[in-house]
Amino acid sequence: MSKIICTIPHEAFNPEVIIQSGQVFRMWKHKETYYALSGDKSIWFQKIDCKTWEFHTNLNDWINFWWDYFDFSSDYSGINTKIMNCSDDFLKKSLENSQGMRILKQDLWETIITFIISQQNNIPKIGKTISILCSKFGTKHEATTEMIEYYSFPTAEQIANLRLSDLQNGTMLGYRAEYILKFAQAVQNEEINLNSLFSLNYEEAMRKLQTIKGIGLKVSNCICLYGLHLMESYPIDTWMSKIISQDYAQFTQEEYLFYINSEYKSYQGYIQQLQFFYKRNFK
DNA sequence: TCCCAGGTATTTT
DNA sequence: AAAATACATGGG
Repeated sequence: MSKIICTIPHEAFNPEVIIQSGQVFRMWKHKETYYALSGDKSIWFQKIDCKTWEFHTNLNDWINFWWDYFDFSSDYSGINTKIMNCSDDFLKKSLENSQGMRILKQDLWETIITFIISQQNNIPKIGKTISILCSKFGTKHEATTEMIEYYSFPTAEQIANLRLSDLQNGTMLGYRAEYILKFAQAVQNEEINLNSLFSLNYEEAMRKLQTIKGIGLKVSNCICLYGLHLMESYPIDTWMSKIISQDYAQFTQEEYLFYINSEYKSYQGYIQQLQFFYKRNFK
């Protein structure tokens, strides 16, 4: 366990916004402390003053995982300036209300399972379902003086060796249990190599992910964005559809996508996150 | 009781 | 090829 002190401009990192943005389901705030879990890793952190944060985690994990998880190598100020100077009022308002948004790079396996669960589901129930999965099938990490008790996300092996009924009963997974079991078995049998996905570009990754049963256009976009950090992903769910029809009524969906893809090339995923957060929390 | 949810697979036109 | 429908489950 190490304490890592970081200087971060207040407008560049706001975990409360990130937590409420629908991209992550294992980050939360309790009193003045934030916690995040991803795969089998854990971290807690606090804001010390307006630009100072203290992160508490294993130093090796910090260097090899959490730094990228928080996308701290990226500077969002350039794209933010572009948005503030654009003539798209909905997008500007989105940014004004989501200062400190970042696109996380989460554990890939966990991201895939998480967004298979997300289909035809609501956000509170997605979080509950994941929490149940972790406590039923994950590995328990006892509380220490430095970290609270937590459960790791169940590995592919931990899920692949379950009966379908065990995975379905009392988990709220519903019909998605079958997708998850099949996928876990494919990973365990090495029919699918998750690490190989990191070498693919957006189109290749989308194609590959959609060969998995239970993963279609929207879920594969979420996996590309939150697990592979392919920022040109632009997941369109019910909320984003609402935005396009209500707040960009002058465009057809095709025209709208052309506008986003040309004007905000390689930042589409970030744009989507700002819009999604604003629509869900303010409008 | 019916309706919906960060959709997808399958069946039917 | 496009359009309807089934799918589990809990919450409003």
